[in-house]
Amino acid sequence: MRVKRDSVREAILTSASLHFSAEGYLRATIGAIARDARTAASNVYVYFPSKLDLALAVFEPWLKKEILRLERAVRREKTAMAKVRRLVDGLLRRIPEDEAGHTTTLVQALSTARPNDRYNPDLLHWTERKVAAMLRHAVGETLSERESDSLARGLMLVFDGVALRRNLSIATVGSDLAETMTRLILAQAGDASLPAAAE
Amino acid sequence: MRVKRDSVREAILTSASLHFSAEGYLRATIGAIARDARTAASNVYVYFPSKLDLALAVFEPWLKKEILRLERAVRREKTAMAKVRRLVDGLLRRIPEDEAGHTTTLVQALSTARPNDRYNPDLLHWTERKVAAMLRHAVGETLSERESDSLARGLMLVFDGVALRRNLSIATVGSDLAETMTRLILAQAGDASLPAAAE
DNA sequence: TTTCATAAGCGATTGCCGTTCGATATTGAC
DNA sequence: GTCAATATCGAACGGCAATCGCTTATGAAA
Repeated sequence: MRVKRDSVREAILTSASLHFSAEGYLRATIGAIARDARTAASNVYVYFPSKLDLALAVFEPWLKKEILRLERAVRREKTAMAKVRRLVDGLLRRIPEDEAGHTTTLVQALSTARPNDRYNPDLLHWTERKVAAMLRHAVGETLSERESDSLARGLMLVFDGVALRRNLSIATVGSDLAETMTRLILAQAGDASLPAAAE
Repeated sequence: MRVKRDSVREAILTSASLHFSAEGYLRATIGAIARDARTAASNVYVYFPSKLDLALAVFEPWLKKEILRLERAVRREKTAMAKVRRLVDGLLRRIPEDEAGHTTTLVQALSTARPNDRYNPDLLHWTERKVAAMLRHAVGETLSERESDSLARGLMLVFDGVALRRNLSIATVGSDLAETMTRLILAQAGDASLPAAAE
């Protein structure tokens, strides 16, 4: 019997990634994605059950790569404050503002999803755990496990908010926001070495 | 000459509000909204230039009413902690979780908006100013104007994140989140009377 | 009261796009 | 070499926002 060729699947993913990051989930069309993958629109559905599944197949590896890259960057910083600042800056400014990234894809895809699409939150939880671990690595023992989990969940919610705003071309004044969040986290961690904020 | 009748406009807004809150922006159709408003789909466009404009015309008065109601509730609380807790609880749990509310409308409508739709951020800024004022009212002088503005912006981003999650039927564990945020804000305000979090 | 320009109202149509269908061509297994 | 499974593809479907042209109601001017 005939068999699915990986090369076709790869071509579709590559084309989809380009279209989604350039045009967003909604304006990108299956027709255009298929054309650039040198196949027919209907054939895309042999490899992916729906446009939403295709988008998630593009988004997931992208986000994981970005988070792992961020993890390495945080580890390279020396002080607790520098680590936290790098974490927040990556999560709330660098990753969402990446022109070739997929935060817009995510927001558009998920907000058009219907309840029966049953988006599974594994990726979200994986990311939250990673962020919580980075927080603990950064500030050490002064942060309880439960506190770091709460902070990580809060940070991910802010990330979602930033992503949504970005979709509206509403600037979030990224570096200022990152600075505020860094101070909040360090204050929560009870870090007394925090310099007085230069207001 | 013939004149637009306010009653028709009102009927369309009422019908749209019901459909949007029950089905969300995307699944609600102009046809169904028009039918329940006893008019033709094409006639809706005499009163509102697009589906997005209609949604914003529904959303804006709803949000303003909710924020003003929240402001009164915060004012009624006695202590700084109670005020902050009430503010955060309203913003991150009660308003987004309101079944008859429009947070889902907002997220879906805005994430499908295109750049040329030029969403104007007046409503967002009005809300941020209100939240900042509530924060200053709650904790008093210990919070500089710039700090309260930053915190308000952060809170609104979390609100957007919560709204996005709600659209995915991902529970945000609202009360737990609200408690975390309350502690963060009070810690930032340098409130030493904050009881040790029961971890 | 009559006339008339204007705009509300509406059924039909358009255009777009995700998805499905039916037919055909290709490939791996026996 | 034969056959069955299935990748591939053009055509068609269905849903929906938005537009078009025509009809009709209405307020103002005469």
